[in-house]
Amino acid sequence: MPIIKNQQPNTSSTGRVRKKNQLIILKAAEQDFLEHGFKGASIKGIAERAGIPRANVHYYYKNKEAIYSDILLEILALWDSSIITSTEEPAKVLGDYILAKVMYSKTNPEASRIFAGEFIHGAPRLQEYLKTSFKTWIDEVKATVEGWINQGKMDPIDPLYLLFTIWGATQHYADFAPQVTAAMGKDKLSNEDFEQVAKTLTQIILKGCGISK
Amino acid sequence: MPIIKNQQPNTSSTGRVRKKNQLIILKAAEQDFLEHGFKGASIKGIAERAGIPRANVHYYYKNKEAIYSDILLEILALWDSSIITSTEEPAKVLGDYILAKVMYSKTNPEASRIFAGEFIHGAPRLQEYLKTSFKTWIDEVKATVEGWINQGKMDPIDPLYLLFTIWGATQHYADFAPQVTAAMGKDKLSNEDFEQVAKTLTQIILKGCGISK
DNA sequence: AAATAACCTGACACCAGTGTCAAGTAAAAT
DNA sequence: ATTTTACTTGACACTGGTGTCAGGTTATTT
Repeated sequence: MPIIKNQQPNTSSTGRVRKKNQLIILKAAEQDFLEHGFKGASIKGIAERAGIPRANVHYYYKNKEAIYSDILLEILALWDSSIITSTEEPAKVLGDYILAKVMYSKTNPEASRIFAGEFIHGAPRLQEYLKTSFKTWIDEVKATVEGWINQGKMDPIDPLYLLFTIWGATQHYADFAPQVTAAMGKDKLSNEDFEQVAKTLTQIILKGCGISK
Repeated sequence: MPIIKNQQPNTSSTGRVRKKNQLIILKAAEQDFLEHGFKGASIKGIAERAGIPRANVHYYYKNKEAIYSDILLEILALWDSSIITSTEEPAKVLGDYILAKVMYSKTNPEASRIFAGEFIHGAPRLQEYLKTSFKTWIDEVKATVEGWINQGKMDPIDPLYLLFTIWGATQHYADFAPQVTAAMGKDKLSNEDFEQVAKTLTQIILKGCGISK
């Protein structure tokens, strides 16, 4: 008798093989999404990259959307984690934040690019996130920076514009990597390059906002 | 007798209809590329958006790649056009450049996003450009900024990092528009918003580089 | 008003990717 | 050791997109 009841089974119990294979698939998928974009990527391509038959991918993931959701969730968790709210002095808080963002571009360029791709195409899958946890986080930061301004610790600059400047300037090194390397005449930025970026950027932004060290 | 010799005809002579239709196709294609990315876009989709039969699109363009090339060329021409080399004072030159870039994000968000998408996916079609006209442009700017530094008109900051900061910070408003609007709690940035962005950014960067007005 | 070149389009053959299923094998539980 | 559950995979039917072509219509030229 053929067994029928065996589709998408337990998530919680044993699942050792499951975990291992999902990781292989996700890593392959990340590359494929990066190279071809969401619509351009194919389960066929992902399966080939992962070195397993396509039907096996379908065993773990219903479709491309499901794989992508898993990847996006992981990225969001990472992205949110650098925290800016704090009781420290602005110079320290912003310096740390800029460094963290630059290092994120260095360490997780794939994540940064997938995230950017999502926005470029209108962020259809991030609407919920933008309305909830993102908005909350933004409001906290806004309050913190406004506090600094009221205490005379920095020039009166719209906190949002400050944030966008930091994001744009730091993510640029991941998202526009081919342009950056072409301009610098290198194949790849070194550790020292990234440290120098963080240092320079911190200098420009702190001084530009009238924050003394 | 059927006429055989009628494929992809004269580019230079009459071609009134040709010009009109190509424009319709390019505009439709731009939207489709924006929404779905290069690989995700389809000639079928472009034709439907343009309101003409698919075979008619094929009459003007051999394939998707050909359409995309046309669009990219136009974008590159536009992108290069803002000039930074000049004999004016740094405050004026950089201020103008930042304003131009912010306004480009406002006026041509589609172009900015397509351009960004290209880099995110590794810029396979821009290698030639990056090695030639882009590199030349970069070298000129580098020389100009280094001149300013040597004359003591600004702090010693790597010209490339300065450029990347400006690019990242300005393009962010086009490329990450959904994130920006979500943070600001608006549907769309107004004219005044963009002017304010340019003003704030100019302030941060000039002051941050130690440039006096 | 012919003739010629430009433009239009339905139809055809083709290819890449999808999702499901049945029949299997490997692993875990009993 | 057997049973149950988890995992694997080739095959199938299907969908959506591609590029070409023949025979048509509309513009332009002469």
